[in-house]
Amino acid sequence: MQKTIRIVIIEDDQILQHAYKQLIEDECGFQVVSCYSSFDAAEKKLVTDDPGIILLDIELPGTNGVQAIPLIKKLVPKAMVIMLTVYEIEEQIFAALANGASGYLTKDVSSAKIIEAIYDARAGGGPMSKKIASIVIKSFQKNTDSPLSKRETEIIKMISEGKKRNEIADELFIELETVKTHIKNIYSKLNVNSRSDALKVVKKNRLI
Amino acid sequence: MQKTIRIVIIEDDQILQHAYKQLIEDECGFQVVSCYSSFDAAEKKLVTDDPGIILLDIELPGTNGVQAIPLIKKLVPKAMVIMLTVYEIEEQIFAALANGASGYLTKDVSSAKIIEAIYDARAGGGPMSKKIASIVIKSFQKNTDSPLSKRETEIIKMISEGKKRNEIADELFIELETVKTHIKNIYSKLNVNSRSDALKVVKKNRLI
DNA sequence: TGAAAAATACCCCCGGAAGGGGGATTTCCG
DNA sequence: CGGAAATCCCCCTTCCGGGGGTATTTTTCA
Repeated sequence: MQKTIRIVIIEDDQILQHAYKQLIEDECGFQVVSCYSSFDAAEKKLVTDDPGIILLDIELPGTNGVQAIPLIKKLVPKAMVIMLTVYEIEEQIFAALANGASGYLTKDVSSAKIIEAIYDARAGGGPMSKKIASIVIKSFQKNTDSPLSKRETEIIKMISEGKKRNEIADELFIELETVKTHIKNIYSKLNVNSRSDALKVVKKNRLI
Repeated sequence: MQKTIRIVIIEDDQILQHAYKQLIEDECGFQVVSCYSSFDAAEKKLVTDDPGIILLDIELPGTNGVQAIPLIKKLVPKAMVIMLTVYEIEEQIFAALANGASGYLTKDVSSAKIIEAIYDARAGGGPMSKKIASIVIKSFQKNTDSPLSKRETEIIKMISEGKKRNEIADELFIELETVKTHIKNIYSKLNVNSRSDALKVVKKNRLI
């Protein structure tokens, strides 16, 4: 026999909140234990609600969804948090995932997808709507036309790891002087004259 | 009228290759223009094949799938590459995505999912199987029990950006001496005595 | 409320890392 | 063939990085 999945909804739009509740409760094995209009309202009751899944809106009055995630995780560590939002803002997506969200859905998804996402999250998956998935994948893509040579890329990567010139020389089995030359060339190609500025350019343009 | 999607399959398992070809050609609007058993075999013909989508196995004789991606992108830049593999090896996933793969499927997915993934990729989405999505999402999660305080985390993050102690002091509006103290405490908590070692620990444990 | 943790600031010392100026050679590829 | 990449060497100056202390204030939380 399967255990009932306890679900909490935190969503300030009353109409959406009811719509979610309705569609979830139509699914057998799902139980909406509580609905809240803000995290601040949910805070004290979450522990007794003991949810397995939390549907969390990002645009909330008071503590916003992204800030709420770590607080939720403290209160109910085993609950999986699925973000629900109208916006596809990169920083928000990455901040939410970094804070511990298990999934990320845009509000235009179908009812079926929401149900599926809950099952997914329970199974340890990472439910995402398509647009989110494409944004996430794009965040991994490196720039293909870098001004830096292969060796230079290798070296700036090591610099990004905080390595000193002589550490780099040792690891690459080349002379310190060669490393110095490469770094000079990197700085010249990137039009900078310090490690931090070089890393700024390199990260901004996804060169590593 | 919709344009036919030209598809190339690079897969060394003959049985799978034929299976994919079959299921794709059953879908109206899809055309498998060529099948190859290795990238090296495909290389010279890819340009005339002019594919919109490439299904690419990772375990290939000769040039492997991950290495092949950038070469493919040079030959046919607008082609979307979807990886197909039995393994879920983190490094491989991230390397493939960094190299420009548009999607990543494990071979246990259903026929319908493969068809869907092709449509997705065409639409600019990022098709992933569930396990891959969960791995990708986990890669964003930060460690929640860090020994470092908030300020220390802030500072080690700036160190990871290549910033010098006095640059950090300026940005945080605190004295250089305070930054030095924080760094000393960071090193002591992480049991290291250099920037590079600190960054190694911090990245390994996802503290930033 | 009261102790612990975090954040702030200051002193001393030393080695060598970082960045910039030159110049030079070999290797490889289109 | 010419150019880019990769390698190595010399000079120079500045000031950064790491380690040894101590101390005050603010915040946090039990």
